[in-house]
Amino acid sequence: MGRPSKALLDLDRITSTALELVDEHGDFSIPQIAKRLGVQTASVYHHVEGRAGIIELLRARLTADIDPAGLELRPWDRAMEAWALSYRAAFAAHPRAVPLLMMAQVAAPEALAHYERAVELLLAVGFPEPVVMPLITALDNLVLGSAIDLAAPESMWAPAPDGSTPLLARALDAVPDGRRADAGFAFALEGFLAHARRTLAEAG
Amino acid sequence: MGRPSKALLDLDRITSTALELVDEHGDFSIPQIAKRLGVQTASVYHHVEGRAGIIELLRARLTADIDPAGLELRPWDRAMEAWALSYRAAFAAHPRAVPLLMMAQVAAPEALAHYERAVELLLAVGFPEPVVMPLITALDNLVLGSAIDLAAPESMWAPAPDGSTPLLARALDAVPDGRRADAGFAFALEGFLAHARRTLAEAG
DNA sequence: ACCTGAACACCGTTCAAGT
DNA sequence: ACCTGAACACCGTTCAAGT
Repeated sequence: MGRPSKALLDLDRITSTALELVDEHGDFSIPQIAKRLGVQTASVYHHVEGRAGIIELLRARLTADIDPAGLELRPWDRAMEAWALSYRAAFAAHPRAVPLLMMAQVAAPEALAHYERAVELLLAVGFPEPVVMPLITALDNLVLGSAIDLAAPESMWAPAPDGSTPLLARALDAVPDGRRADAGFAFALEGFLAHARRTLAEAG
Repeated sequence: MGRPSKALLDLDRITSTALELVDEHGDFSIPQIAKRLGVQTASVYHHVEGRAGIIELLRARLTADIDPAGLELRPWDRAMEAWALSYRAAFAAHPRAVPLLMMAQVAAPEALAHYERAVELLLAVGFPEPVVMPLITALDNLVLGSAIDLAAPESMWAPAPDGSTPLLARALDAVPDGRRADAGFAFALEGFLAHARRTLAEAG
């Protein structure tokens, strides 16, 4: 066949197909992508830096939905809260992609820009420099930990069927189905923000 | 050859070899395990439920190091803190195994027993039932998020080499090398515990 | 530049055949 | 019960050959 007059593939369609496969099956493969796009496996390699490259495309696609306006809100704690919520929501839209992104090393300058902005905000508000990275790291951990939780099957938290965990079973029943993950994140986020406010007050 | 008079393989050696490979390369394969143990790939399947089974063995090996005595400490917040620290330390010993465990569904009754104990503790101390799972979820997210951070290369946090993130670069320099992850976890944990204490006081 | 077809090394898993 | 050898379907990746 040789080169077609109009390209059969492009990054956008490759990314979308990969994301479809991940949403459906929790994983993707390059042959599967090629098959869905009616093309040979090798063709995909003309557009993308292998499997790792496709994972970076998925990361870019997901993180594009993080709202940069969140970090511009005032006061600073509202900004941090909005950022964390938007960050988490972006992952929540495609929970099964999360483990894939975790496995691979980050190579996205866009992500670093977010962090630079966050550092600037916290310094401007008066946080001592040595506190800034631990604080951002803590928030990041919280969001990522919660994202993993979204990806995990709810049944991971199912009480043992043999009835050996009765209290866990009751505690799970006490929180509306599907709300546990959100409520857990909300609790952790509130705790984080309150602690950050306290830290700033003591430093200021 | 047929069956040897003494078994060449056992679960312990399979688990240890898998863990070695993960520590060295961030992943394992069954052929690699077989090769290190001087045995055919197919032999491994006589001992283990495939790759997923080996991942569960890794999970059991790591979580065996979580100290159950932590949850027996008093007061309750010291118990939760000790549990979280021990839980995280178990993962920190083999950070590259963390993403592997995240990918797979948990099938370990031992883990559930920990959670049952935690629920019991929080209820006994007076937390309202609907708060218990969000609280435990929050702590779990925190530990897992931090564990992922340990697995990630420190270079993930390296500032852009083009100097586009000067504040991030300075903030990173302000925290001792290799201490960022620990300090972030400590911050989040303190925030969580303080918020939990406040929640209990308001409920009680 | 972009697609095909064929190739390579690797993987997970199964199974009949041996002791 | 436990190991071997061979097989199967799948994977990621490369490359010469075509237009």
